[in-house]
Amino acid sequence: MFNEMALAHTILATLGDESYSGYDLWKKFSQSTKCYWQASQQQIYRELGKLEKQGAIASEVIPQEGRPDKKIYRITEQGIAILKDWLVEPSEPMAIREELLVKVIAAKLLPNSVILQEIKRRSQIHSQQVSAYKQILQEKFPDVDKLSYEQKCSYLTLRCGIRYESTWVDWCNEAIELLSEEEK
Amino acid sequence: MFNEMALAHTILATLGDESYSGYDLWKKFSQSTKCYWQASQQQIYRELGKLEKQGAIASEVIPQEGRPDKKIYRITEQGIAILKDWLVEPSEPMAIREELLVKVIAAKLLPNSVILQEIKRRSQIHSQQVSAYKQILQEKFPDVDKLSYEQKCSYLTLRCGIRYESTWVDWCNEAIELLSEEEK
DNA sequence: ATATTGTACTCAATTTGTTGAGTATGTCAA
DNA sequence: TTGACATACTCAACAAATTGAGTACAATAT
Repeated sequence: MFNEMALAHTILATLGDESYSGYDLWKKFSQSTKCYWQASQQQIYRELGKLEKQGAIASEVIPQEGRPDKKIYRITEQGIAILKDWLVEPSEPMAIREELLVKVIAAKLLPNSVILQEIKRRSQIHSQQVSAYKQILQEKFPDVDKLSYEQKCSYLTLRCGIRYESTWVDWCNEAIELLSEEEK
Repeated sequence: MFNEMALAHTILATLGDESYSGYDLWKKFSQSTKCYWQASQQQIYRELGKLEKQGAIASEVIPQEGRPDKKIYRITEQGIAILKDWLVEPSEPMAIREELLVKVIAAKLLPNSVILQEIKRRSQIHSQQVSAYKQILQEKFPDVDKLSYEQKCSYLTLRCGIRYESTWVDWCNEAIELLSEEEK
């Protein structure tokens, strides 16, 4: 029944900490959740609709003046039970599908400068993401020695994001150095 | 016309080096291609069918005795043109969807040992993958100073895979250390 | 005065990815 | 000799993700 609903689990886990509207969830997904789960606005809204139908979350409409009404979602007991059931099952590593590396494999078809330029562009993107995550880390967790269990968990996901993005920057530098030797 | 056909591009890039049957492509995808693109057997066969219909690849049936016939695919001029057109366009970083980190966020719902066990299991998986990639690296590229441009590109994708998997091992160790402090 | 951005969502079409079954044969080990 | 594993594919159904459009109003910038 609840096999393969990974986005649903991510939403449930997020609502387990705090209640959010669909729009606020999307904003959170665009900032900190991003380092472990990316989802579009449309995906989030659709999943919220499904989860509410299933009874895993419940909503409350907050009328607002000047702005559209908000629908605030909270997790239900049933939702928590679904999360718990899922937690004890093993998870496989995410499937990697990285276009840049496919381009590296096909790079020989065009002048060297084409792939080099793209790798440099990507290096910048990842550098910026490292900075963004580091800033969130400092704001949310200024004192690493005084974290609650819950905070430690949240902290660790950010640490994973920083490691991931930093590794990309490092690889880009290695690639630029190795491929710059060519004149092609 | 050719927007969003990332698996197709990966297959074209692979056939750009050498011709393969669907089955051999799948085996290659399960070994070295894995570090930048994962695809199932079914996906590969379906995509090969589409690409042949489009004229991007062409096939030749090799009759075999004792075994089923093979269909060997090669890239066509049209396929190379598609690859070249795609190469000059920018690529965005892959979307991250990592279940383990979602579980870390929800970890507080269950005893600490549950998530710790899962992180340890994952650490092993990534360690093994590091070893597997390192072995391929040594076999295919024993002398890093004497690589052709094409080999350098292939080498770099493996280097990326090693970096990626190693980063996971490092993060797992950090997480285990931080979360082991709790008795919960 | 007009354009852009932000808030807060919905709907539909298409592509992509997953799951499971089915066909057919050969080798190797318990 | 039975069962597992490897070769070499096809078909169908479903779930997930992407893309693009549309609704509606407010605040802010040019």
